[in-house]
Amino acid sequence: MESKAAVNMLSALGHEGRLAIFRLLVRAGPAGVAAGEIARTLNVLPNSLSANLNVLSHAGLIASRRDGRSIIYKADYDAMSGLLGFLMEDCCAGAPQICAPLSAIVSGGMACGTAKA
Amino acid sequence: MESKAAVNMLSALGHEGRLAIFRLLVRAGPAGVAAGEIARTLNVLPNSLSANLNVLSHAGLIASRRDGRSIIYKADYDAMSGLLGFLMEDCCAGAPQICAPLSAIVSGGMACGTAKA
DNA sequence: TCCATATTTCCAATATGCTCGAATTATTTG
DNA sequence: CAAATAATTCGAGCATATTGGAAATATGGA
Repeated sequence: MESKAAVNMLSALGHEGRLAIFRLLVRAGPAGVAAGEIARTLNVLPNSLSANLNVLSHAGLIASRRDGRSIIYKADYDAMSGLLGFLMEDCCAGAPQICAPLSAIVSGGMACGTAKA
Repeated sequence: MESKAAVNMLSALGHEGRLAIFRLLVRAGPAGVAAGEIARTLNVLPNSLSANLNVLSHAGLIASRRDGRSIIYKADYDAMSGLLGFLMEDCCAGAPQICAPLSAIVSGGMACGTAKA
């Protein structure tokens, strides 16, 4: 991942509303969630939601498809994985003590879903 | 980690200059780097650097100490680890396929430092 | 075709963030 | 104390982001 792409993703996620949207989509899984349902769940105006979905989409963090009248959004897992990997590159190179706790979270015998940083 | 703290960190890192600063500090390790040396290395004005160091500091991503005339900045590894863990919480809960590749990067027999996302 | 639903686009007001020069504070050295 | 170095703070100008109302587009159904 290039630094510029990482900056775009980080700045897209550095916004309370957008982070909430993205987390919702990640939790929802590959099936995704319709824009209207996101708006109802998070209690935001549809036009604000649309603008924020656009930012996340341009950053490459989410993708969309039309289904009837609705537009379904879903998280782009490769992008998310790429971003996390990019952030870990540095710490692994300079400071393995960052990676160590993550090893424990992500694979050190802990079940996925019990991770509490 | 609270969502608000994560937003602050993400928005702090969502800026090309600040991401470069942070990456430099993480690579530098626990010893840290003096502000002046950061400015020379990254070729930025000292007052802009100071403003950006302040943002990173307020986000909790870096810490500073005075050493003579210089002020030494270093990455806060716990904060970084906490942020990465926070981002992984969701993916583990909703989409284990994000965590899987990270497992490989961070601990799946790969040496730290060879991670390329 | 007409209407309701779903979402986006447009627009203007407001707010926030960024950059850079100049002045200020803190520290060491002569 | 005066001068030099290191870094921060201040302030103005400019750019970008955010918000919310209103209008426009797209789809499905009567």
